Amino acid sequence: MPTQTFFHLSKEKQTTLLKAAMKEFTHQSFANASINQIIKEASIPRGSFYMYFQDKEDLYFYLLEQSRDRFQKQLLILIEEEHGDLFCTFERFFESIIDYCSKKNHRLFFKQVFANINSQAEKRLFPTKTNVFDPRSFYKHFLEQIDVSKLNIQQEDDLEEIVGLLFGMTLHTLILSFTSDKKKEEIMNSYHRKLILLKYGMEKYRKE
Amino acid sequence: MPTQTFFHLSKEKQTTLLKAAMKEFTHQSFANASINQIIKEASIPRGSFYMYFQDKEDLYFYLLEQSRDRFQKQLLILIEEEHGDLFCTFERFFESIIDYCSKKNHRLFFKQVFANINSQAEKRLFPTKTNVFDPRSFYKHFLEQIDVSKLNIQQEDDLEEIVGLLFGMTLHTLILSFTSDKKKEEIMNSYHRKLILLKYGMEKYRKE
DNA sequence: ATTGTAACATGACAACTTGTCATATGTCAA
DNA sequence: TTGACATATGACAAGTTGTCATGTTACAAT
Repeated sequence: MPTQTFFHLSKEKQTTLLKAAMKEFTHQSFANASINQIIKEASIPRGSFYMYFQDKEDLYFYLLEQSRDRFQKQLLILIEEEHGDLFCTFERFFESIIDYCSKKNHRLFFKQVFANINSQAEKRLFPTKTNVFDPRSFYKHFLEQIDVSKLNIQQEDDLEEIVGLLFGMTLHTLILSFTSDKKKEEIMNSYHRKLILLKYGMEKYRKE
Repeated sequence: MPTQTFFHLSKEKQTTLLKAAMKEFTHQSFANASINQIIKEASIPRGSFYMYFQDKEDLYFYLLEQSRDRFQKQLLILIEEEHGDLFCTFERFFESIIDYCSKKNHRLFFKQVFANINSQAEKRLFPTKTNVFDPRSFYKHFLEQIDVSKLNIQQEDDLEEIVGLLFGMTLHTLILSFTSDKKKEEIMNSYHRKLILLKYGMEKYRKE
């Protein structure tokens, strides 16, 4: 997280820095991104940068967490609108992510993000059971909204396994989509089929 | 891939370098690992390193690909032994990965690998449809061994979706396991339950 | 108004990186 | 013996990062 000092800055200065960071992370992978470049673009001295952020990672994760907050809010809205139906919720959730990440000023940034995402960054972008970076305990709240009656739950924490699988599959599909420049239609179709497979099972047994 | 020059080296020199690399990648994340450290440990001059490998990534991926080859061979053996049963195959496959990666001289290395794996590294470790790094076309061969008759296949390439989901879920479980230091028993149990969910579906419908 | 204290700003600096390249040294065939 | 080629090597340029001593504010207390 940024320091208090960063938040004491004028909103203008804050966004200048964040925009410079976005620009760098859009054109370079996280590993290749350079703090030098960011501070040059934002016209702030080197020492100041380290007054605001611990390091490059701190800044990067802060950017990711802003998207995560958005995704979390969206997810809570959708699960309510769908009256707890997990699959409808995820189908709409996925589309809203695709739309958000495909916005003109976001697309290349997220392409970089997804191309290089690791399990650390994943936690900043998607909430999971073991996510310490979730102050408002979104995850717990989300679980409570799920209509469990329709789900194949046999053990205590099968619900968490189910949700974990859905998040994992969702992220994996996102990564594949953004690294291979497919059309939205094609991506949505692939996601839908995966959801069907998860919902009804991979073993042949019944028709939809 | 290493250059021809590397393979012209004596086996002894080769392993000295690879062992030094393993050591460094065991104690540092990929990002923090230093070529300086590796060449110092292996006692080779800086210029020589660049005769053998393009860069740090080239060396790292070469190490990963050696494990991938092992995993691929194992998978082909298992699918044959299980007569094409995808779920039994994956259950045994997962256990064999866990055992291999948990070996005394591997464990910390793989812990680093899984903690920092991204979609690029994933492709070097696990074969997928879009994997260019698979000379012997393992993937195609594997697909042919699968007993499709038991699977819930509705569309042309549902099989690839299924296999993709299984690989994705397997890797995700590995990452979680190795980053949280759980016991093998606990890990296997969690994997088993996920497999059941994938097999029979997440929606309530029938008993096992 | 003056002083003191804490917060913030700044750029020079040390201590690392990495990849290249000119030069040296092998090796083997003609 | 002479090329021609593959390989070895370490000095080097160009970059990176995080720190820190020294300024400069701002603002409360006397």
